[in-house]
Amino acid sequence: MRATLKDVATLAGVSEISVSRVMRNAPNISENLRERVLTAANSLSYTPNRLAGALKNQSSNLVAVVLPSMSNDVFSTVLDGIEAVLDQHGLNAVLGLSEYDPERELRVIRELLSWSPMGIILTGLHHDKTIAGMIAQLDIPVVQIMDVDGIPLGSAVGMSHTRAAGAAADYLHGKGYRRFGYIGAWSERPSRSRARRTAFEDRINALGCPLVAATILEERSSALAGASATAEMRQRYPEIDCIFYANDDLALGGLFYAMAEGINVPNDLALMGFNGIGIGKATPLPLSSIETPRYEMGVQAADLLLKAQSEENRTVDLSFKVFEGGTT
Amino acid sequence: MRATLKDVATLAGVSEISVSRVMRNAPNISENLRERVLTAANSLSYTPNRLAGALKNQSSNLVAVVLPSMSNDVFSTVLDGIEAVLDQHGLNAVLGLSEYDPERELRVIRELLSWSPMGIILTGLHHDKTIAGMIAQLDIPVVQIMDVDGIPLGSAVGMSHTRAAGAAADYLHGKGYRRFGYIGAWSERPSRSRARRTAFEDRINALGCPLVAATILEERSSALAGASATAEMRQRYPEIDCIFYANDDLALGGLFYAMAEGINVPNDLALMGFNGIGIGKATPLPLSSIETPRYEMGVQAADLLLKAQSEENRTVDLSFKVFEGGTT
DNA sequence: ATGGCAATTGGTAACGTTGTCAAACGACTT
DNA sequence: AAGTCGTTTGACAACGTTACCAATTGCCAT
Repeated sequence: MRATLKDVATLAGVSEISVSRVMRNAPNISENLRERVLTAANSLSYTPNRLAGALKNQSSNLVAVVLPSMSNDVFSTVLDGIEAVLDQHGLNAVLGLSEYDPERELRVIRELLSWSPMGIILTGLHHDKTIAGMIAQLDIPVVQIMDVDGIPLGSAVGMSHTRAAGAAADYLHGKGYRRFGYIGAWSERPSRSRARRTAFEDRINALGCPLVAATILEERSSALAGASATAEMRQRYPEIDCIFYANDDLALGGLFYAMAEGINVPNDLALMGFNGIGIGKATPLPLSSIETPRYEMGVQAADLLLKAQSEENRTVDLSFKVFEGGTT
Repeated sequence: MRATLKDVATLAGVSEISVSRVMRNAPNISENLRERVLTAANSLSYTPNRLAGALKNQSSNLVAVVLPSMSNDVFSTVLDGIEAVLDQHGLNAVLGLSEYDPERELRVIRELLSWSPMGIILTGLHHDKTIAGMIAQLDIPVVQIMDVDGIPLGSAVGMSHTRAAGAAADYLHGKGYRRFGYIGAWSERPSRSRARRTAFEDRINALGCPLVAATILEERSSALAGASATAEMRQRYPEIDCIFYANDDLALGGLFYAMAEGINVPNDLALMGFNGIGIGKATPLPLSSIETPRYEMGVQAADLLLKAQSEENRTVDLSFKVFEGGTT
C-alpha cells in the first residue's frame, strides 16, 4: 500500500540507495538522477519511513518531552517554546505527562526512551534514581527545566525559585507589610511551590515577621479555590495584611474576592501572585506578581538540547522579575 | 551500549524470539523460561527498541496529534484529555503544531505520518486536499476535533459552533439586548471563530437587530486586547448595549475595563464570552459565556481513535451550555 | 594512450524486532 | 508400541532504511 524506496527506485530505474540519497539531499547527486527520482517519488507520493531510517541510524529526530500536566498554563507555554525551536530543526516532540506521579513519570520516560529519541527534556531536578541510568544507556542529551536549585543530570534551564520567593519577601517587606499569609494548592505538587513557600518563610522569619498563617489546599489551583481560601484566611486571621500565593490563579481569586467584598486593596489587604500571567495585567488593579520566563524556558531548553551534542552541559539561570501591580 | 534482545537471550541461554515473547506477554511460556528471561532482562536493564518492533509490525503505538497552538488554553486542555486516554492504553502522542498556518500544518502532518502512527488527531475539518490521500495510504483512523459543521475525513468530535453562536444570540436577545457589538482577535484564525461570528450575525439579523459594530483585532487574544478594543468600541458606538466576544480572554478584558470605568454591567453594557474558562467564574460578576467541553473533547477523540479500529467512523456532537453569569 | 583522480552510482549487509513455520517434547489414547 | 495432540521452543526471513565499501564513468595531465 504505502510506497517504499524500492518502489520509487524501480519506477525511476535507479537503485534504492540513490533514492535514499536524493531524499536526504546527500551531496554528489547528478541533476538528472535527482530529477528522475523526485518525479517518481512524487507520482507515488512516497513518504520515507522514519522507523526504518531511525532504526538503521540508531537515532531518531524525536525529542522526548516529559511534563507534569497540560492543565497548567505554565507547562503549555513551555511546550509552545519547545515546539517553536524543534519545528525549525525538523524535530518532533513525543509527549509524556506524569501528572505529578513519580511512578507514572518513570513509566512514561521508559516508554518514550524506547523510541530512541535524540534527546529528552524533563521537568524539575528530582527524579527516580534509575532514570539517569536509562538515559545514560542511550547516550543522549538531557535538559531539565523549571528549576536550577540543585544538581542536574545534564543541562538545565530554569530559575531559582528560592531566590524568587526571597525577592518577593524582600519586596513585600520593603513595602511595609509585616503580617503575612500564604496560600498554596494541589498539596504543593510541583515541589517548586513548596520550595518557594519555605524560602519565603525563611526570608520573612529572618526579617522578623513570622508567617501568620499558611493554607495548602488539596484541590488544584483555581481562581475559585483562591477566593474561598482567601475568605477563610481573612476571617480566621483578620490581622494578616498581605497574602503571598503559590500562583496567579489563586491570587486572582483572592483579588476578586476582595473586590466583591469591597476590601481595600492594597491598604487593608495586599496580594501577590506568582508567574505573571496575562490576565493579571488587565484587572482593574493589576496583580502584583513574579514574572517567570516560561516561553523562553522552553526555547532555551530545546536550544540547549541541540547544542548539547557538541558542547558540554550547561545550566542556564533565567531571571525572574518582580512585577509591581496595584495590589501591593 | 544499549542491550538488545540478543544480549538478553545469550545471558539467559535462550533464543531471541523467546525473549521477545516474554517481553510481550505472549501465551504458552513456561514459568521457568519467563523467570530466566526476566532476570536476565533486568540485570541488563533491557528496554525493547520500539523502532524495530514497529518497523516489523508495520504499526506503532504512536498517535499523531496536530493542534494549532499551545498558547491557547483551549488546546492544552484538549491535549490533556487526549493524553489521559492514551496513557491508559500505553500509547504515546507525537505532537505537531500548525500555528494556524496551512502550509506548516501540511509539513507537520507529513513529518508525523512518517512515524507510522496508529492514528491521527487533527484540529478542525478543513485541510489541504492532499492530506486525505496521505492518511489513506497508511490506512489509519483519523479523528478531527473541535468542529462538527462539515464533512469529516473519518470520525469527528466537537460541537457546532454555528449553533452555539445562534444560542448565544437567542439568549442575549431574550434578555432584551438589541444593539450588539462583536469583538474578535488574531484575525479570526481558528476559522471556527469566524463561523461563530457569522452565525451570530445571521441570527440577530433574523431577529431584526443588525450588528452595530464588529472589531477583529490582528493581535492575539488577551485580556488587555479585549479591554482596549472594548474601550474603543464603546467610545465610537455608545449605543451598543451588549458585546459578544470571540472568547473569554477578550471578554474578561472587557469586563475589567468596565469595572475600572465604573460602567454598570450588565445594565449599561452586557458582556458575553465564549468557552467558559475557570477564571470567569470567580470574578465579582461571573462572566456569562458558552461553556464548551474541551477536556471531554480530547477524551472522546482518543476513545474514538481506539474504537475506530473495530467500528466504523462516527461523529460525536458534544453539547455546549449557555452559562448565565452576572454580566448579562 | 595511460594512469590517476573526482564525481557519481550500485551491491551488500546490517539495525532490532516479530510472524511464520517447523521441531522437540511430553502426555495421553488406542 | 504407535499414533495423536497440545504445549513449548527455536530457525529463518522479513520490515524499510542507510553505512560501508566497491564499481563505473568522465576528465585531465602526463
